[in-house]
Amino acid sequence: MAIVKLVNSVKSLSKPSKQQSHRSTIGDVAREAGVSKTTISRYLSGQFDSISEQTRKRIEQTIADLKYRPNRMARGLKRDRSFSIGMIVADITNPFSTSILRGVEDVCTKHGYSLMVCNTDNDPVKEKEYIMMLQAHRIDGLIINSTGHNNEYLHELAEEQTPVVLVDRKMPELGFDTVVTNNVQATTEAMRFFLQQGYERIAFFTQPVEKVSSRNERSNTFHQFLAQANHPSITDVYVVDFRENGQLEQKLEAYLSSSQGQFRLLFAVNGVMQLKILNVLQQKGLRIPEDIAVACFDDLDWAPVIPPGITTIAQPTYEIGVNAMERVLKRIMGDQSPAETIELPGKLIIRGSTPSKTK
Amino acid sequence: MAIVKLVNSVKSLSKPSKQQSHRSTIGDVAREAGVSKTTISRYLSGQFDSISEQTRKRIEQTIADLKYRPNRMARGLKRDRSFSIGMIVADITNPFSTSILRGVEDVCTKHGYSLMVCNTDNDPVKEKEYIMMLQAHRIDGLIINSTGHNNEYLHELAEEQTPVVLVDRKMPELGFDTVVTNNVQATTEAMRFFLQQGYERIAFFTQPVEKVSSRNERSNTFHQFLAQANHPSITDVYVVDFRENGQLEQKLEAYLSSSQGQFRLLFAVNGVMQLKILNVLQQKGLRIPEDIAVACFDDLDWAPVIPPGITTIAQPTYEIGVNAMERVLKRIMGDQSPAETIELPGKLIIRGSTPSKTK
DNA sequence: CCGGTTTACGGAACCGGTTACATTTCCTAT
DNA sequence: ATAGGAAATGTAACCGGTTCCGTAAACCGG
Repeated sequence: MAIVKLVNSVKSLSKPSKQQSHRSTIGDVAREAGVSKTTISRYLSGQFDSISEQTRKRIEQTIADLKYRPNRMARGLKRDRSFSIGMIVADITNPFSTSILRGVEDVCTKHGYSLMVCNTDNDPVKEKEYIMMLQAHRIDGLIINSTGHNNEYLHELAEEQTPVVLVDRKMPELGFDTVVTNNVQATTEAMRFFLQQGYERIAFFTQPVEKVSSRNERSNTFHQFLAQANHPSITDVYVVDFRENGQLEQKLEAYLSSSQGQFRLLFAVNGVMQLKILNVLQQKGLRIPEDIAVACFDDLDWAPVIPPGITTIAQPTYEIGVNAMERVLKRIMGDQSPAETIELPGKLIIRGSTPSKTK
Repeated sequence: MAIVKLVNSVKSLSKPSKQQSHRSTIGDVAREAGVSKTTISRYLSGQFDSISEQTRKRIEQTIADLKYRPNRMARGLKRDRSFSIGMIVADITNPFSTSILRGVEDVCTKHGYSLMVCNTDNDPVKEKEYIMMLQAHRIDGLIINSTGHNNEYLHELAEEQTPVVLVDRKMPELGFDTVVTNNVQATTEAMRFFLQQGYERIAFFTQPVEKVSSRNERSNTFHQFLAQANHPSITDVYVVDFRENGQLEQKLEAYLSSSQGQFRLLFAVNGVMQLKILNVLQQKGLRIPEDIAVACFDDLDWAPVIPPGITTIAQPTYEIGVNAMERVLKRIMGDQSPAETIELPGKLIIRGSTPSKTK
């Protein structure tokens, strides 16, 4: 294993001047209230039954007077818990991520935890650094949407009894709790609907699958479904890497020209893909749904607004966040039961972009 | 001042079982490497010039062997700095916020800081609690998109020498560094363009202004501009509170019916407003731009995709984030210069939704 | 009235780093 | 050979909480 050079990267080691305006400490409060630090500490952790009524009031008043705020670092150091949770997402600007984040955050707050958010841009190197940084902060739990390239470090965290919960992307080999959309169910439901509507040529557009289980499950189900359905059309799966310029245009063109005259539908693996596809279709002057139907995963705010309304599969993102954080809490509380994978159902939302053939 | 009851809210005070798998400490490393803690500490803070070559190598090896991760809480406690920054946003699911967040995050990471993210839903009570929580964590700086109702607590932070930087919303009375879009310039530029295109009746739709300076500046500029331009139309400003059901429909109807036959444009204060407006217009069967033109602040991913392409004002969100965080860093480094307000220009992006009359 | 229990609180060590202030080692010039 | 200074490293206190353990006082039933 490579030697990780562990030198603190805060550049400002020089001398950040913070002219101590003396923040009050537990000692100050104790002195002022005429009791010992122990008693204040007991008050702070809610052990009121061993504090007399009048002492309690005096402490309360003193704390208010001194504007005392207990130092979480000191507390955390002694208790070996930081009261904060780490969250690593692949792309913070993606509404999918933020909606999960919101779920996580709500549960965190309700239980007195803070949240450290890290954005990796799907870069395994950044991811590694973030994992190490969060480890250094002694986070009490980690929720991660992983690139899949840092199993070694995630494992290290787990060995230190820090609960790790995966969201959106499964990694069965690691044995972590996992919360995802039920991609098989959601894809199946959508496909059943599409066939029922009479589509003859359905194409699935996805980013490179890599280690992203959601993409994998969706395109696999798509494949299998069309095979099982004994569907006459080719089971078109197009993989588009946005880092390669013009790839989307090429692949779309390939599909469009080979499907001339058929009743066709473009199924996008997620909202990002859908928007890019719509952009190209528009440039080509193709009308939706007259010339081609579309549908995608992710029910984002623009879906009902883009005419004629885009059919989508709504993912239970907020609930994924809530569930993930609740798993973390259970683990923090000492639950040692075997890791579970929770699959929450996706919901098909039918709009004008996928009319039936008879219509 | 009310007595703030300061009792730790982490419910799990019971006994979270964390069977110490003995994470290694600086002491372990010191013993293993055959030197003192001091030397390790020096290594960790990059003071290599006072460590011999061979000792350094031995330390490096030992750290790798023991998978040692310095505890930031311990370090932070002694140094009275946490190496983390707090960020409070009004709505984390709004792409405007996440784009700023991304800018902040990039700068944080580059300088070895971690980021604690809090989402207030514009609720002053949640905001207050978050400020106190971040204070308890001894954040080294705060970036906030404030509701404007917790000046007392922000001030308290500032008194403790914790730098506070406002984004998006100005609050001049507080004397904090502030980074915003230049709303006057952006609005002026857009209005100039609209009038040039020949619009006869322009309406501005905004959420309640309250203490949100960006909304205030935009609607004020709108007002003044039409007055100065000696524009014949009424200077329509419609305030819509989404918490009141059906208000948007009513106000839109009022505008639409009173502007029949005029060459008209709907100008939305932000992307959220724009989407809701488009939704209603669509339900009414109004075509863009034939029946009505639209434009808005925020150049979100759907703007080029919604036909015929929505004209927008792109806000320099990422740059706001970067600038805000750089201000924080400067202050951390001891810069005591007077607070500045940085106004970054918005950029008008013209698309099909705002054609000229002659066309 | 007394032993035992409960209630209310305090002393001091400890968590894992940092740092002011030695101390030791080693080199160099005289 | 040695004083003197630089280079390399160590000692121990300290940061602000928590917690184990101890104790004084109040209470209580027999």
